[in-house]
Amino acid sequence: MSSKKKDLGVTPLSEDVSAWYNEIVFKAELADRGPAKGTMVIRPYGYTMWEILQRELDQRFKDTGHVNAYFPLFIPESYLHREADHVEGFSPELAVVTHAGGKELDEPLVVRPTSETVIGEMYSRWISSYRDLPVLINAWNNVVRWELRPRIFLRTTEFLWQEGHTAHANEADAMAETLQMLDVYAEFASTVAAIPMVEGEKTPGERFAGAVRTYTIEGMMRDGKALQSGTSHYLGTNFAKAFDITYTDENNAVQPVHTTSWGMSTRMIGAVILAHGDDQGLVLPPRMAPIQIVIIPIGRDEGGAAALDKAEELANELKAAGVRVHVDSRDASPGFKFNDWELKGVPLRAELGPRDLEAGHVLVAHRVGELDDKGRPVKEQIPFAEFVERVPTMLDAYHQFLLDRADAFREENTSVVDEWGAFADQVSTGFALAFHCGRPECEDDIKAETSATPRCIPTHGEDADGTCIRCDTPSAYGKRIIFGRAY
RNA sequence: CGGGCUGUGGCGCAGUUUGGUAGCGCACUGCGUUUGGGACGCAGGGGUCGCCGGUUCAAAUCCGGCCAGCCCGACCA
Repeated sequence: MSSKKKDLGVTPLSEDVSAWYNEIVFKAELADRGPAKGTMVIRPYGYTMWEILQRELDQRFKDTGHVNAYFPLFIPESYLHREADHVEGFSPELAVVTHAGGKELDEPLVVRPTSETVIGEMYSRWISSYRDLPVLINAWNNVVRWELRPRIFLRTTEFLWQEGHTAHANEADAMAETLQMLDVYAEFASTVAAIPMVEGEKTPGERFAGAVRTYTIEGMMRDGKALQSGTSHYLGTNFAKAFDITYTDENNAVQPVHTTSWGMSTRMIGAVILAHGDDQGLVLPPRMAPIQIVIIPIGRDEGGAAALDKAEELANELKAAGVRVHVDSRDASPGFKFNDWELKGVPLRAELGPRDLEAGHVLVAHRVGELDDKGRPVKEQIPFAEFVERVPTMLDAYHQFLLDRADAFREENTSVVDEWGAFADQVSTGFALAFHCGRPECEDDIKAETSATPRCIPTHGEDADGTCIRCDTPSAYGKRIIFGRAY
């Protein structure tokens, strides 16, 4: 049994998170490795999650007044050099095209690692008056950053994302935009992905190359590590000055615009995998699940055929009610299918066999929930007449359950610490709330000793004063900041 | 890019020490029996042993180089 289970299953998450993550990505058919180093193929099951994320986020962008556009993949190399910090930050990971059309190019083209520079160039052409502001544009695209240590979804050489780029008349408007979009990300993560996020500002050492202030949402994964899941930057007038993006104000004075940029990527899929998964495989939050409920008809011959008919009838009604449902009519045993869909993280499973047909109900089990004395999910009998109406309610309740569970997990693994020894222990399993002096060298020292980094200065943290957890000099932030190991 | 480990049918592995005509489990194909927690029987198909070169009568096995993957660091959405 155990050896059989081992052959068929995956390395338990509780045993080895890295091995579990790699196996689950392949076995659940989310993605595969591409032939070139660091590239990934997103398979239909994984891509459907991306499509759902896109739809949900895009709606939120539109609701907050943004419009979509597309900017080019290739950027003249010189553009990157116009903003000093920006090049410095990105040049180590640029892919550069030097030859094309059978000859060497006059000027190399970089494959965009992000689009601040091309967009800056275009905004300088489009903006001339305060009447043109704000400009609120988002782009869905792919970017390339030459990563030394790729991991599917978490860090790939090419990844999909959206990058919002806005231009405003003054700092206050741009800052309001920056913080608004951070809230959009946090709300999305909680409402759709069932992941509670800590919102906060990055310390100077962790700031985006070229930004004045960088904000982040940080989620806690099942192993207590942090994952930066979305970022929003106030770029000040740095790019306005580098690309001459200016406007004439009401008093006929020429002013630089204040810009922002904000992004969420396919890494968010990795966050969903790592925030909810368990030893049996994926656990998908219902609002991101490609399949929200799978119906498994049981039995063969007449009984089986009748079960299949009824399953399809119920599935059609669920579809009409807006539920993503799948009927598994494969020629495989029920037990195999149960395990298969559990591996794939489908939130609800309905079983429907001759006995249920007779009794007029289906048996519904939750992917994560109460277990019976055999350690199997409790199955609830739901009469046919109530089924279609109850599924959406059950999905909502299950969403809430996963969110609460993730929230409780984060609470349990977050502690206030004021002593160095306790700090080192705490960051090995979760988040530490501690005072810090704010010096980048001290951050480096902490990282060298514990592999933990400052994740953020939490927006909702309480005001407090103290001395640095590492070097005892006064705290720089007026509150405790969050440290943790990160993906 | 540094340090460690690993490359053998789709997946997981044995075989490498001591060179001698490539094997197991799962998956796959066909037929039959099965179907309420990873079914069974019979019959099949599939591998230039990561790549290149060397030693040898003979290389998965020994030697050199390269490539890829994983883990730990540095970089990062």
